[in-house]
Amino acid sequence: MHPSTQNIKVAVDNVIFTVIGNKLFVLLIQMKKKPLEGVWAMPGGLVGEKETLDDAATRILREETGVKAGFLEQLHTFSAPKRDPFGRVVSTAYMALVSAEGIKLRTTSKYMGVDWMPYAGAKKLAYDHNQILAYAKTRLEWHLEHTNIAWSLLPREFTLTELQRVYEAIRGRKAEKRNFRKMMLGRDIIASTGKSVMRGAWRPAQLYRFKSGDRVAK
Amino acid sequence: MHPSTQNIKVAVDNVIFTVIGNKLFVLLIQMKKKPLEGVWAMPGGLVGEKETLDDAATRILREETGVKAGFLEQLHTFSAPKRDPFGRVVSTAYMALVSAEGIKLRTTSKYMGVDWMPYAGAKKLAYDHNQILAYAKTRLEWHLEHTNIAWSLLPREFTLTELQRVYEAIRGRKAEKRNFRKMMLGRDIIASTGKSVMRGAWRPAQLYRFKSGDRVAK
DNA sequence: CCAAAAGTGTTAACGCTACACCCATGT
DNA sequence: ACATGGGTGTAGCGTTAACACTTTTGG
Repeated sequence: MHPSTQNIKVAVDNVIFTVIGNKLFVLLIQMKKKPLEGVWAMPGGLVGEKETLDDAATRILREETGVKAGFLEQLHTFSAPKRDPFGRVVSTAYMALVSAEGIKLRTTSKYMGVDWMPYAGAKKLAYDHNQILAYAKTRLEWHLEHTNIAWSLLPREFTLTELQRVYEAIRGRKAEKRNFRKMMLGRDIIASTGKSVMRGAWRPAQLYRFKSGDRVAK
Repeated sequence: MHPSTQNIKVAVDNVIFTVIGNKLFVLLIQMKKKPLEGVWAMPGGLVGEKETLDDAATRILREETGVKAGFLEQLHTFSAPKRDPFGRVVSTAYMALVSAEGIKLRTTSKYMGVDWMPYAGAKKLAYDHNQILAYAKTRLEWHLEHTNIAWSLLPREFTLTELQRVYEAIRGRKAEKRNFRKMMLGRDIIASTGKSVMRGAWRPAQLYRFKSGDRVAK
């Protein structure tokens, strides 16, 4: 091997999830550059000379989408030699979670557009991004069951039903109300605020908040 | 950013574990190159132009240690700008597991030596390798409880007591014999071979094997 | 009084933990 | 007979899954 001749680019790609209504969405950008014109992809880019991968993921998130993540975590590094038609690029995938409330999307002139797409409806994406997306979904499901990660998908205060919708959107199946509540309260990661709100023409619901916005092992 | 000027090297580092007796060991190489002369590190190297990271990890394992892994998995990519004193190198860590039986270690002239070191006794390693090692240990513990990964740390046939030693070495605490056996048999990942062996001057023990040498979720 | 979501309690099955005793072997 | 690890059964406890009814509100 000739180390000095190694010529591999280092990039990051962000899988950005949110829950809207009772569906899981991914943030995608639409490419301009040929031969991928019009194709959708997850926002990514090259890593700067003095940046860590975490820094690069955060910067790219901001530059290409205007989103600020409540949660950002490295997933896996993808390295198939032909994964990028423009040359050899090794890319580290990150997962970002955001609360959809009050997010204003924007993008740079590098892309044709940016938008939330239903996870279930994501078609053929650029590069190996379908594979990356599937990987991220699996990790997200794991976090949901084992950590308090849901805090990053909700506003600071929320009702138990809203929380349940997040779980249902990610798991892809309905939960049993009583058991869901017992499970959440039993985990000791949320607390009642004492307040309540009307979400419609019926009995008001109590507002809860997560005790901590950091990840918790159980 | 000026993509064409990006000059970051891409490497892999292998964390290689085995269990000998009732202790967990890591395979380390001793460096020759200044300023890290005599310092111990985990075997690593640059990725080839047409190699995936998995391929590079496998190759480096073979070239630098003579070991062939029963299990190899990507862990995490480390990217602190000053992690390598020789220049900007982003490194993807891999975890390899081997059965210590009949392994012959060798290394290249690039290094002063190669040897198994007790995990508990690993001192200050080169680069950020202490951090990588800690990360790998956590992942190993997770696999032990949730997959059949132990198969890659044992010969094809083994007694339940030998299996228990592997669990104890990694968990760092003794297990309760009856519960350990019930747990292992209950997971449905091992099967009796019908054979038995004498491991000393006492009642012979039954030999078991893993039903599958692949990873199993539960 | 009706519709719609909010909210609560009990039971049964399962898995995990803790614990005590007999078995097969070589010396 | 004794020392050593090999091997088994049971009872209690906590967690989870399944299930039905009452409450509060607006219309």
